[in-house]
Amino acid sequence: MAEYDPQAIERKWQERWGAERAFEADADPSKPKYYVLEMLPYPSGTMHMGHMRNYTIGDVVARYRRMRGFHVIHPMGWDAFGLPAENAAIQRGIHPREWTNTNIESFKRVMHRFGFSYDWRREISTCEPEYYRWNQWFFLRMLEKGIAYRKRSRVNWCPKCATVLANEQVVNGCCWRHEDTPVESKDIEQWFFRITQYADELLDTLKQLEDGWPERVLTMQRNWIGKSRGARVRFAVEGMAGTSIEVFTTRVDTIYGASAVILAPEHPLVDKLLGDAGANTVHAATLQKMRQASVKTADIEKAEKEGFFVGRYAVNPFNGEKIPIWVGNFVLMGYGTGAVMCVPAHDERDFEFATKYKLAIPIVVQPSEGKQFTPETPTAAFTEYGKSVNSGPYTGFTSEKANEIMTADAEARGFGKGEIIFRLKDWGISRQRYWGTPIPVIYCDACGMVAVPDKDLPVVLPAMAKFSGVGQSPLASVPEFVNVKCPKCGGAARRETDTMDTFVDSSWYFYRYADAHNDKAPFDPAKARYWLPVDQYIGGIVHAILHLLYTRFFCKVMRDLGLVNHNEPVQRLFTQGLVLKGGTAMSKSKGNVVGAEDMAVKYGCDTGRLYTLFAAPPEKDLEWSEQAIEGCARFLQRVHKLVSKHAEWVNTQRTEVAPGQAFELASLKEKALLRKAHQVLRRVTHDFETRWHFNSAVALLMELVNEIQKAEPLEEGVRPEEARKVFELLTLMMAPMVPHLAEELWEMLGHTGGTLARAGWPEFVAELAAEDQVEVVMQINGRVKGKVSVEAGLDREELVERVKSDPKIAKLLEGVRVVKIIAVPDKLVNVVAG
RNA sequence: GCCCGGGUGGCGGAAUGGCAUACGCGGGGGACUUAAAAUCCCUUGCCCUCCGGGGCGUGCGGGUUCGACUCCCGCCCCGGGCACCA
Repeated sequence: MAEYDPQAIERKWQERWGAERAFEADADPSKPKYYVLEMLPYPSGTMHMGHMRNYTIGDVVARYRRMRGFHVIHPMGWDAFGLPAENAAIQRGIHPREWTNTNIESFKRVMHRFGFSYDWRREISTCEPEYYRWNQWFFLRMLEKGIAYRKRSRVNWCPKCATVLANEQVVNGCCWRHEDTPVESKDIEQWFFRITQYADELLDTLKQLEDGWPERVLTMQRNWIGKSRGARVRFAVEGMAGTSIEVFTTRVDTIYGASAVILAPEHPLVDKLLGDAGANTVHAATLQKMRQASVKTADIEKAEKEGFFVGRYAVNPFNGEKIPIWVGNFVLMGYGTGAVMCVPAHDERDFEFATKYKLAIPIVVQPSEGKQFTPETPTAAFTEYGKSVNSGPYTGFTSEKANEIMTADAEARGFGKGEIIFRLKDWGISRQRYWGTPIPVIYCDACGMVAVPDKDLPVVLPAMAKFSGVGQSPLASVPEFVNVKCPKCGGAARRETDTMDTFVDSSWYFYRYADAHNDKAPFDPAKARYWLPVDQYIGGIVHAILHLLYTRFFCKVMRDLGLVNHNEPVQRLFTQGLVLKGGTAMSKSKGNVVGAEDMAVKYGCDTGRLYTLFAAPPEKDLEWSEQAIEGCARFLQRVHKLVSKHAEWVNTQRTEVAPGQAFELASLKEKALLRKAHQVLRRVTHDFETRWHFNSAVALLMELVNEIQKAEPLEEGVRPEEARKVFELLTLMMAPMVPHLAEELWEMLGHTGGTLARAGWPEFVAELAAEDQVEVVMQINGRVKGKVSVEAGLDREELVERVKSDPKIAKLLEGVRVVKIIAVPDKLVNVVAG
């Protein structure tokens, strides 16, 4: 009897799976497909148990689906472009490609070691020209459709680095590499994807995902898109003919309560309104400060509201009233029109501002019922809907009605109109970085901006020797790259030197998996039609907005290009919890990582897989515990021992039984074991199928093993062929979670020469699972007083009789006045006493 | 401030209207051993007990129900996300 040697077993089966191409599947319309996808990793440093948990969950699902007869696609690849590679180059002098490829090799080695059932033929790496040329291809298609465009835009700028910083690179308002250097804001030309063109649809089709995506992810996306229905209203500026200010409001019904118009500090009219004389210098410093402050939203978090009167008045178009024009730091240029009407009585921010600067607080809405809002010493704004008051001809209408009529009137009278605006902004994709996809555009002095023709793709990233991290786009310093002939006129021209945001890479990669080596197109639409959309996507909640929104946007663009025929790329999304150690998420920077490979060396990967599945349900965070792992290792040893001990007996002995006699002969012990096995099967199947509570599935398997061990010695009272059935059920149920050990047990049980990878999931047999005796609980007034064992399936009356006639129960019922009896067959009898 | 999660033994967690604490970890006791490790067995919510048993118990307070960890209302605490979005 061999000892459990996880290293040897795991190597053996990984080799076997490879030799049998066990996890490869090709499009075959005659078979039902299932696409299981884990978010592709950014290969940085070493793979830790946080990554591992994600892939384990995916692997269990993939293996389970295969056993259920699906044609499963389960691919893996690398999000290989990105900043860390470039930083490694700057700090350590290693080329980003070399650093990235080393990490990929390391990740891949560990993934193999964990036995994840990927179809490696489909592997992609986003930093390879074979992949990123299709980013460029998509860019060109979007350029043709006007979805890709260029405009000036504000960015974070470090004057010392002379480069653009991502929001994450701004620390306390300063550059992450120059902590004493405040970040400036700067307007530069940037490339954008017009995602706002799809804003309404991106919001709308979230409905189709309601059954498959976590509610909170849908909510986050809805909030991010931020659709807002309101009105745009024009206020004339008094004394400046032809100048007016447009405000956006969702509460045009409160316009009679406006006591000011407030502009964002960056609003283009501010300087004009201030004029070039005294006023400008008085407020110049304040204005400058406000404009600086608004670069990074986190910095203005709790900033106090500040503002100043610009010295001019606006005219309320509804009642002709003159109200002062102010500049306020809380008004955002990037939202709506960059100007608001200030209605202090009915908006909290306006209330705060008006209180500070002693502006009037006219009340124009009263609650429809209940206590009226009083003007003396108001302490808060009334922001709910109610009834209009003091609103001229609109007085008396409900807020809803007033909104409707006033919007229509504004439009009829020519100073406003109903409008829907979105919080979502266009996606800025330009990065002044080296390690990314070159943007395939050429600038010619004669022809202007010229798209690189398809035949010239890919625009290959040049090999670079030096990375200083200082200066503009690194590519600008490579003359061989920059200097190019204009594709139109053949004259001297320059290439675009910005690269694309890496979120572009990950927006469509799982379509490429369907046809990873196509060199004519990003993928063959026919193959995509078979495999996509993704049936089950698994990843971290961190990607709830950006990645998942961008990928939904790409799907719609691809649909409009005729490449795909569905509206949503991902049917079901599962967001797994973090792996914590010492209460915080494992991460290299925190220094609390448990390396996945170390884990596999110490305990074997099956133990590692089992632990991450058993320690918590997959959506919850999981605290790393070395002691609990030992428990999982012990369990697997116990199972190995149990099966190997009986393997010979089970394989060689046969009891001669005439057909049809089997059930008669079955001993109580046999029946009990098979019953337990099928009860476990029913619940494990349920856990796999609907709830994904792998932790309770593991617990059930442990129960089954405990039950078998209690029945030892099996040879007494159990026939070998019946024991085999129990062992086989156990093995098959373990297979998705601890596949290597399961294969080994399967082989011990006499199934030589194949693999479990395509074995069928066992069939549940209700008759075998059925109990013939059940414990029924006896309650008096809902309190448990005793238990009675009765035959299963008794109806209510029989059950009550049986329970009543139990001597112990009968005694308890003496002298009790019975009001009512509740009986639940096979469960309980509750006597309600008076 | 708003929006999600969540609160159950010493710990991770199970139970979605019907025996609260399955399964695992840890603890206690025992067997084996010269001894230890490993393994195996018993035990393990709290309180009272005349050792028969009895009472209390799922963050707190109320409600619905024959019966509530589970459903409803109101609070408290913890974690996460968003945060001047007009």
